[in-house]
Amino acid sequence: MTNRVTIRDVARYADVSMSTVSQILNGKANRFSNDTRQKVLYARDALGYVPDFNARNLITNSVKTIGVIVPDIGNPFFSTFIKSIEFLAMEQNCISLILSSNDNQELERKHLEQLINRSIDGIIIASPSIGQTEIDNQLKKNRIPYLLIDQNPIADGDRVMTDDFNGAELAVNHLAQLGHRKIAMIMAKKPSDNLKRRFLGYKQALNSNGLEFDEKLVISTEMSKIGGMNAANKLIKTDATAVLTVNDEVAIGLYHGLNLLGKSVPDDYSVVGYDNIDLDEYLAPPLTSISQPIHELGATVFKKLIERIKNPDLPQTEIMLPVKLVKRNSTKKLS
Amino acid sequence: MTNRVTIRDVARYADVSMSTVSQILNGKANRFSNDTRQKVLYARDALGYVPDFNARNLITNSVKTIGVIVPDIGNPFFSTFIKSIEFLAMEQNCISLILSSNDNQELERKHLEQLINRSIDGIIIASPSIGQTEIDNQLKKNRIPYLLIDQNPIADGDRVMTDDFNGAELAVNHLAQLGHRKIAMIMAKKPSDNLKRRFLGYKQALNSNGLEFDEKLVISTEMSKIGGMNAANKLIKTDATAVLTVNDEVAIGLYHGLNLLGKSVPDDYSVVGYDNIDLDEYLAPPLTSISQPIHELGATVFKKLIERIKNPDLPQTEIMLPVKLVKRNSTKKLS
DNA sequence: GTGAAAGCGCTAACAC
DNA sequence: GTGTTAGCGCTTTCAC
Repeated sequence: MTNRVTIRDVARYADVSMSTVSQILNGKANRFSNDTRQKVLYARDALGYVPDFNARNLITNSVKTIGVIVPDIGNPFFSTFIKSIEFLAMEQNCISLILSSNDNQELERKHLEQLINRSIDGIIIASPSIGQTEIDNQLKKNRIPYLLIDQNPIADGDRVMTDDFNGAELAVNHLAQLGHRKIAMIMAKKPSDNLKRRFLGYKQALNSNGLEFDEKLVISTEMSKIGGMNAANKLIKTDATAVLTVNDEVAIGLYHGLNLLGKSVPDDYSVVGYDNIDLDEYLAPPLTSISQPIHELGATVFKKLIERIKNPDLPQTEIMLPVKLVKRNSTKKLS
Repeated sequence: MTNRVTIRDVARYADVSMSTVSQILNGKANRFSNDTRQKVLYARDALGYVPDFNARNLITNSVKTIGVIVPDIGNPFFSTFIKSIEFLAMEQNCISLILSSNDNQELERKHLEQLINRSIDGIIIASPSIGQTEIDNQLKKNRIPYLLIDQNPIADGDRVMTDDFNGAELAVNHLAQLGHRKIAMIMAKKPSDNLKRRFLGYKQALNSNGLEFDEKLVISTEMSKIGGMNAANKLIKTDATAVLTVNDEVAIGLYHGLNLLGKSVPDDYSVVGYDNIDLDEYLAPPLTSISQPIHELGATVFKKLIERIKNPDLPQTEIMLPVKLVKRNSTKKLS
């Protein structure tokens, strides 16, 4: 590493004091004579001076760093979420560190630790595998503000959620209106809190549509394309004619699995997904899905976290965002 | 913000000097008596002390920060790439700032600027829209090490690439072996350097297979699902029986477009994609594609950048990684 | 208008 | 074994 250009170099070059340089370069230029200003600016450019971030922030502590832990950056839902956060962070002159835990709890603990070592100012946890223990041991102990989405049923801390209960209801209502009476749900094997809410909504909607809940129509599987594919085998052994999947990724796997078994969507099975990812439109057939207000989610989460960082004593909040049904061609009237 | 616990607080609490605390907490604990060690550790825990990152790094400058600019974090190719980089960065005790430019040049310039303001130690540019001007004005001027992948034909700087030329050749050879003689290529409207190499490989392979290059079989479109969908309309107006798409995302759009037009893959058209993303296996039919060694790419890129940061005077390097064809069911013998 | 001096929180060299 | 001292590069009073 060649020795960096420091403010001292600029000062010497412009033949002024360090504090003059600092002030001119930090919005207090109007105090100075035009002449000095020119000299300093010129020196800065000639030397290619860039202030040292650590030194500056040590004093001002003006640039906040926030961490974002998601289960999988490869999931379109989360990559979109991250884009929102990143955009806002940039705007607010704030660094966002994105970490993808890949559903690896070990890695996640390490991530958390590293973030704390970097004295992070706040953290957004969108990953369900961080539990109360980690939060107590790592975050609360170090008094690091945090915010949960899609989380295990942890009571402490701010939360921003989308209305999973209603999402599932909307899906089931839609299928019931199409005449389906045997509606299956493909659930996650280890559901996080938000997924459990989807399940509850599913049950509730069956009930309100006068349909009976049938345990055999609930298929548990991994939250992945492979999981969805495997679920197809189980689905065809039931008398279901329609199915709600826990998310779109699982639906993609399910499509493939049904295909392999010679079954057709929507002729043999009506399918509703959850997340309304980009890709839905391009599937064959385009997938009907539940849409979460993902940009609004990002914006709300970010805003709330910043509030919490600024004022740690605020009362806890819990925000619920609405969802909606996006109809495409994966569902069909039962004939 | 409540006042932070500093090393001074810990020292006072443990009734030792600041430097004792610092040393014990920084791997030099064995110099000290067991007693002191205990006191310090206890004080740290009691007070919940976390060292200030800026202050520490101001001195040691041990934690490097690297930026990664990708065109679109939502593209599975890049999200996988990022996962590799992130993993390595974590291991090396290095912060990685991920930025997605969303093909927005304005945003990209802003990103670059912000990264420089944060005195980044090095930057990985995986986005083709950063041009020579930005590199000269922003990076070179500030002597920031950088590394290019998938880049415009910028001669300066280290580069790590995959063998795009050969990738396209493999695809065309495969199609030619299946008896296709009219092989189209769906190209990007504004191709970056790597995409141009794919195109060259396509032409070369046509030639070596004794096929004639036909301009009408080259369809330019946007690098997106929508772009692929639009390309379908143009494709059916040609006499092509097979097609190589510039990447998998475009292939996904093409599938959908052909579907809409009542055409079938592979019966009407054999399709080969490029990137071998996760999803390929789940498409109907599963997509044959060219696989880039993406984790190796990430690892090589990261390693090279670190080398460059440590030693700015190293000669420039250019590394080419091999690719391979992954056969699935989107191609078929021409009958 | 400008500069001197103090100090942000920490580490590292060197005493003792 | 432990503490003293001297900064890292910067900003910010406050005096002139």
